[in-house]
Amino acid sequence: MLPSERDLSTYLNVSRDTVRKAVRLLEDQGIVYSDHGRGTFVSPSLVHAMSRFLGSFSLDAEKRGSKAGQKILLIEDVPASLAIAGILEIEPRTIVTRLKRLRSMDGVPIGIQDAYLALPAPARVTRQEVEHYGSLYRLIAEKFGVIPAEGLESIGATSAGEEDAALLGVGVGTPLLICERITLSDRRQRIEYCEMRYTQAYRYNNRIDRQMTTASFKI
Amino acid sequence: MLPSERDLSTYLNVSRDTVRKAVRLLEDQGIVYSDHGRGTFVSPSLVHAMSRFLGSFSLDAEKRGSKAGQKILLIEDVPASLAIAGILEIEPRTIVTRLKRLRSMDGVPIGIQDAYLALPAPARVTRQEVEHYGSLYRLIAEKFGVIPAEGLESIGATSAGEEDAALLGVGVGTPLLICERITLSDRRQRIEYCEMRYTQAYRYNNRIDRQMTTASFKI
DNA sequence: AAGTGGTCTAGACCACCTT
DNA sequence: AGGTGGTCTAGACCACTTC
Repeated sequence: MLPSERDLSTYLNVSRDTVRKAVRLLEDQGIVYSDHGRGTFVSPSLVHAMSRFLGSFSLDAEKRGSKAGQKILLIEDVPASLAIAGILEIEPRTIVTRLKRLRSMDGVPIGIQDAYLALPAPARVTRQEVEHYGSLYRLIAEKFGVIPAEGLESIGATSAGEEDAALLGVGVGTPLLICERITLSDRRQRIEYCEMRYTQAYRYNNRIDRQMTTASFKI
Repeated sequence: MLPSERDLSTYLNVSRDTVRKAVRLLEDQGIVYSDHGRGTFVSPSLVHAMSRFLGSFSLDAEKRGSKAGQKILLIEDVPASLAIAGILEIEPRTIVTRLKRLRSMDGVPIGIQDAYLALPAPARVTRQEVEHYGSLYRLIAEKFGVIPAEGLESIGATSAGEEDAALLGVGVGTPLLICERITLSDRRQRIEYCEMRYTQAYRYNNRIDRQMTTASFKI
């Protein structure tokens, strides 16, 4: 159990409300939880381990204790198709950057990421930059100040086509985890559409909470 | 754009801090977002639509505009195996309820849910109750006061075995989405382990945010 | 300069839990 | 009864954005 909010506020010479805000941040990350009338306690470690946030493949790998790798299969500026333009809410034929990568963990091929980037012109990423930064999100954050803020994902199962199978070293028709993601920047611009296909060796870990508002007290 | 926090606080005769807390609740649900110095705005509707919370299959179906169905394949009280006992953090051979269901949307078989329930003794659920309530979570909340609060999920791809294939009406070896979940109650007890396998017709929609603490300003 | 959200304060009272 | 978290207040100042 943590010291009470009143105690912490005394020790730290801040107001109780400030302590509460800090505790809420820890709670959001699954590090602690508070029980009305009882106190605030450290969460079971599994809860924090399962927390998932919008971050890079590399950061996720690090959290699992693995080393992330990437091989750029393709990087090119292309005019957006109708489908891509619709998803990214841009005019068709606007130039977008397509970045297709083979991702690995500890040297084992684990998935294919096929991304379409719609950065505010004239921002462009190059092969050298992507290779240098390792993380696409870190690159566009540091170079262009575009901060990925939210990801909208659709997750399901699919089967490996010929190209996927060859790249991932599995048989054609093997089950894959497919995740499509639209990434929003902190300015709520749609900056990326990414389609990812992972082998059965890869798992998404996810923590979901109950919706807390009274209006949604439906189960 | 919403009225400013100061305006709302005047109109509603509450303090600005109270308004802010309400806005944070809406923001958590992806209904609005706030930009420092600019204002608070209604989110793109896709953001709210992709919000995912711990809820029942039936509620999720409702959100998609579909009707959820269930067929109970098996319900029985069994002593927990070592594996199940380990996951649920109970003594091996403690009696748990196994509940295996075929779930459908709009009459189409969509997935198999295989759950192991460890409710505080002597709580037990029966076939009649599960059929009557439709939702397992609602049943245990209303009947026993056990509130599902958090779900820890591991999501990946797998292939259909013979039994799955027959129940779901797909071929053996067809890709399925597999989701394992440990459900924690509001008292942080592990109350359920559930393994779910869904056809390619089913997708998880998920919204993930960026981790906001300064310490994790890594991308 | 004016308006916005972000942070912080010092205090009050309520609701819940444990003893 | 006493301790805990949950909610609310009225005000202050800071940081950011737009005009």
